[in-house]
Amino acid sequence: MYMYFTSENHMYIYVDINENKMIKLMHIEIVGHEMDREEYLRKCSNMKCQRVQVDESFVPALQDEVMEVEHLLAEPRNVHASLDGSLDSHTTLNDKDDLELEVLDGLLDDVEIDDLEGTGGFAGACEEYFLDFGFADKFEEVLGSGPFEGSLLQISSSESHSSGLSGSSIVGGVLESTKVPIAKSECKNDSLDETITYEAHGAFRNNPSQPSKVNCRYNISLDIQHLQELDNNSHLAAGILTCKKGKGPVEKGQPAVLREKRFRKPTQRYIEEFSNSRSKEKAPTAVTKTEHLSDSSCDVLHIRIKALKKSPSEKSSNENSDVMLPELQVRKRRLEKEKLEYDKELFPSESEDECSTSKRSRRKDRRKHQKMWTLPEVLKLVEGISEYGVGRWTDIKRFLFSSSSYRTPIDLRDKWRNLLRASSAQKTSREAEQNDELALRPLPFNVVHRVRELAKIHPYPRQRGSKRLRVSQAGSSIIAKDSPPLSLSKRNVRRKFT
DNA sequence: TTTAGGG
DNA sequence: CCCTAAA
Repeated sequence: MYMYFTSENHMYIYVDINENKMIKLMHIEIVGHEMDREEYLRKCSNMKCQRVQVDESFVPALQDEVMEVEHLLAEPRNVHASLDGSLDSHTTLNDKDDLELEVLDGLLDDVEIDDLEGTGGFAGACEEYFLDFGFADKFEEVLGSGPFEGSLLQISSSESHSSGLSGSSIVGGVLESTKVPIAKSECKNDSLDETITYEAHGAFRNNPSQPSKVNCRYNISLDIQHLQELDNNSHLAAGILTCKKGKGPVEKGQPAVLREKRFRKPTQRYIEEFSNSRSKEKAPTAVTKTEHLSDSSCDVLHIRIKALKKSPSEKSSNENSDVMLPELQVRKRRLEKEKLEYDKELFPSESEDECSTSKRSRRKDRRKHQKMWTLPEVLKLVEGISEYGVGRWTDIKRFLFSSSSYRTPIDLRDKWRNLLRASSAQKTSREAEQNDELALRPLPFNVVHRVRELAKIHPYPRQRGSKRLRVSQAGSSIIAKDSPPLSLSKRNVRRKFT
């Protein structure tokens, strides 16, 4: 069961492990979208504390903002770390989670927030509210280290009590908790007797006296990346929380360990796949999540909270939602688009002249599962090539495939490339294989023939350079249907002839 | 921004 | 189909 909590600029997501313990999953401070503050507060007023079922959709205070976060929290077990340093010892990271973590990384990677100016007002309330839950005592120590310049990350920290730092002690100062080793695991179900060590690096500045700026947007970005990058980035204020699975308690931070695994940014493809799968299957049930929570096998988990300053000059007027998590927004749109295209594909009409999808939309929402080329499409492509020539992919796309939202010019080119290969392959092996090929993929011979001819007229760029001479000398006489030299040349070219 | 090339 | 370098 999860708890969604928000107040003013802060949004907290907690999960309660048992009756009297809660773990903070995430804390997001929303600073200054340029929404009218009154309105914003009013919106939040009703959302003081909400308890939601896991398998239910969160009820966000601000739809634009929180809804986006919901996606990230669809698998909250990945993010058992709160930005203010509270730790979750029940982190579970199996392989799948690991991947998802990467995705999360990608999703959050660019969520950069501007100045982190404190609205310390909530901090007190937060402490007061959650003090009894006992998650704070997970911190055994909070050590300070060199301050990060420009770090304005404000943490409303409830852990300060356990760490011996009173809330007031960090007010107006800079608090860096560099290492927070935690050797104990509260997971009762941990049959593996593994100990989880947490490590938190971070620089916090708590300055409630400063008024929050309206130009700022969000104070938090999660970034799961290499620890070392943290050092290289001077202007990021970061809290790094590392959860490592190990045999024994680790007394203090081991940088080497942190480098064991590097969370690279997920590829675009993976993001899309992730989003797709997410859309298909809704959030797991509460039971599932609980199980995961109780499982404490966790890999290396880096959560870096970086706060990057942005120039307030950026217009954020009416794009509050877009600001929040751009990737998610994009993903939303993409999903919608894909759905449309999906419907479209149910009717394999090659003359898909329908809604002239806007160019901007068609670009991003490419389908991960490749859409098979239909014969008419191939014909159209061949037609276009014969018309505009090889290489004018955009033109072909514009004039012949304008209605196909998929099929980017690159796709056309790729298809042509494949056609060339196919045609040459068919030609070399002749009839015998041709039949087989026909069985495999019905590429009529006449099409092959056309491709072949086109290949002669409009040679593929690569080929002309190296092998053209060869072709001309050998096959110049015959430009008829069978021109092995041509195909040979092509294939040679494709063989990376250098 | 588009294309070529490689994966 | 994806990604990237080069134009």
